[in-house]
Amino acid sequence: KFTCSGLLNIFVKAGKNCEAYKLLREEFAAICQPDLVMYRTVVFGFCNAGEIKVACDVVSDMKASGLEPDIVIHNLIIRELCASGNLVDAFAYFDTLEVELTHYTFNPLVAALCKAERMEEAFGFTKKIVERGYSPTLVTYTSLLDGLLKLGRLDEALVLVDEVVARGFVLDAVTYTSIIDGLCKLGKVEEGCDKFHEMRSCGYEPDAIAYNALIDGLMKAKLIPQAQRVYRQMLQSGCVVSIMTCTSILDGLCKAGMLQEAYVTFLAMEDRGCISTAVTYNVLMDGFISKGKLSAAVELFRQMLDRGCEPTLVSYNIMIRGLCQARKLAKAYFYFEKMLQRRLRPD
RNA sequence: GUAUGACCGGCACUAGA
Repeated sequence: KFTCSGLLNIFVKAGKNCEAYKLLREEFAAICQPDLVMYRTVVFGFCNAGEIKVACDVVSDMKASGLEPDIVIHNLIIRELCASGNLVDAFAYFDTLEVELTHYTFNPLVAALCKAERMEEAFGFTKKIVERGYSPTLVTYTSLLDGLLKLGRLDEALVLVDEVVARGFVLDAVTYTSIIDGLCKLGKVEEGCDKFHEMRSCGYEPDAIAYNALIDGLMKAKLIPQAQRVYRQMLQSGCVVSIMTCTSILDGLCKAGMLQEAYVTFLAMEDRGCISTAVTYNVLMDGFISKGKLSAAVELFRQMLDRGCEPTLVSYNIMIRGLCQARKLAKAYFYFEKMLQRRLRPD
């Protein structure tokens, strides 16, 4: 059993889900009884690969062979249904469960409702969970809090934080980061900074995500020297500067009209081995286009393709807008067709 | 070994008004 599940693990970790599944069905059935651990491994693989349909097939398969999926397997399926935006199926699946739930069962559902901006349903569902005798966790509350903040419902968010604390929870680094990000995005960067300091005084060393949230906020508020100071702290603290941090900084520079600085920073960033994503290119292309430098944007678009970086829907939106504004309709139409060829749906 | 592990929440880009 240990050998078999270990082997499956290796296959799954290597991204060879189908091979793992085949092994489980065709070989292991004869050698050892396929057990929950083995099915869990395979379902985990398919879910992580976004192959929710296959994952569900595996679950039906194990049921057919007389093995009941356990709650971890249900949790994996629900998580993946939520992640793929399939809330209807996620709740339908949830409704079929007749076993004891864990917080991994309901938290992804709450989070998905919040992400879909369906806050009233998120609160309603949480209430139902409580009525069934389960207790929300800090994760549940952080999802709700984050949803409220992203909708600009700051007052309700602050009330919720008080409630959470009153219930005896100690805010953790993720909750703090959500609050910092929310405040910054609502234009309350000052208060975001305060929360950042509060977080530290509570003994949490900010991680890369917390730093990014604050730096992004400062850059959007065009508080560039402050952003630089925080960035230096980030480096000192040994955080890994991700492409997201770089992109936030580039975007801030572009939107502050500092195109030249942005481009120099971009080059320095690439020199350091930072790999640009489509968002990075989008930020620069939009910056150039907003300054009327269409040809530079076209050049960046080309460079993005050359580097094997797939343009996204936003990339095309940016280029099409730029070309239309420059009255280059034929070229705009050319990009539009390329976009369709990539099976991107115009929004 | 009423242990342990696996599954949950936070960060970057585009239009119009």
